[in-house]
Amino acid sequence: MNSQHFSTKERILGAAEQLFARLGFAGASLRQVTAAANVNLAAVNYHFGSKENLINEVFRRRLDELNAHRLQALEDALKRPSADLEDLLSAFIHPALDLSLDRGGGGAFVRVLARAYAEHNDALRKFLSDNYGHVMKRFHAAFAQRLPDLDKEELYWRLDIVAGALTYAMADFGVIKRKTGVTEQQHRERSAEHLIRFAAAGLRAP
Amino acid sequence: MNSQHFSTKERILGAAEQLFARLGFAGASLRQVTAAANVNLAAVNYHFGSKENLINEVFRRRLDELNAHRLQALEDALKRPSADLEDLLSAFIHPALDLSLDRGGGGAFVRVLARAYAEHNDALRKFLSDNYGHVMKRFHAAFAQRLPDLDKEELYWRLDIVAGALTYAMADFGVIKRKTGVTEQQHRERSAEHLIRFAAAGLRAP
DNA sequence: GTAGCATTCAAACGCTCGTTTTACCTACGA
DNA sequence: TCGTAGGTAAAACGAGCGTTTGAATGCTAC
Repeated sequence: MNSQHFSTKERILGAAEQLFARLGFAGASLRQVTAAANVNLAAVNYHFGSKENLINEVFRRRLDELNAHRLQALEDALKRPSADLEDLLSAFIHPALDLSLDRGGGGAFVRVLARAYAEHNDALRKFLSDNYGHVMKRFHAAFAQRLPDLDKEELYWRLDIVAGALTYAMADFGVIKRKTGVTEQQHRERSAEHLIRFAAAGLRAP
Repeated sequence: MNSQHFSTKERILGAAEQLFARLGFAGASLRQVTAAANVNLAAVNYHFGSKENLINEVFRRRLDELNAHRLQALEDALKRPSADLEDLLSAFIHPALDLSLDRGGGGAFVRVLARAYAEHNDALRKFLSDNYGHVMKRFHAAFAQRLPDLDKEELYWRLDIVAGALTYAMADFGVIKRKTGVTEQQHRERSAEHLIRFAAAGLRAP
């Protein structure tokens, strides 16, 4: 028996996340999803109404958690008066890192998220903006305070670059392969360290 | 009549590029492609054999040109003994920028390329690696010479981050919207300038 | 025990998919 | 002028798609 102790809805969400990451939203069929989840084909439309809505629910489940973790990490960082750029970047990056290492498919979700960016779908963008917008604003304010010489627009550009590099790195788009003897976790942590160092220097650029 | 002065093959490639960018490889059907190209449905299988091979040809057409331009720009930069990090980054980034501004659909291609990364498809990756590998090696060597204190692996990580940020920026994934009164070309040029400044500082990070 | 509800199930709906087939057109060399 | 090869055309192929249906099942409250 395969994960029979999870509810039908949860098993569908998990299987959908895996298959959307691997095959894309259009490429993964509901028959594949329901077979992987070990549920009946009709269960998707019964519980979620449509494939389109299933996609939204796959996002909601993870983004709510990611947003909360990022805001909490930012708050924790800001409590310490010594908090520097690297600490802020860490608050932004490490929750995504943790998610990508999460048992139960978070690793697939970061790839789904990268696909969502690639989709360029307006409805999906609005959904992401609604869920992410206020978080980005909070981070922007914190960065702005620590980079007083940077004008507002310049900072927007640079944070956008950071978000791009992070998306790319977390989704494992890059060419760098994990070496044998290095665990997935170690590989991603190193990736995060490099990213933080690089991004901090980039943000401080004259 | 719609672009009837181009050959059937060229019209198919152009229409496929646009639709793959907008809808993805799985999401765009051959019926949509052939309708947009104003050719018969069977023409794709006649001229390209299969949808899979059509996808490869869409890449080949642009990548051959992009690779040549990047190598030429690198060679030009290396001729000048004063060439610095920014010049190397420019040699890497500006050919992609030019492509994205190319009349006749290059702007769609950079989004197709970003989708290819998101696809995580092994066959496609090998295809891209075969076509890109030697170019990346040349750039790596040039960067290594100008960053003698950086060890080889560290440089790989950082160039991977640059490639990610570039892919993300060129495909217009970001949240920054073009302002009214700023042309598409100006917007992308600014994007490239910010990217170069950011990346140069990131590469020089201690 | 049984009524009532939520869930699961097999089957089918109409539709679109990539691909193939077969006939037709058109130009050019013999 | 005819034969032939390269290209285009409409139509059909079987398979798979998202979704819907209606019956069968399990569970809870009376």
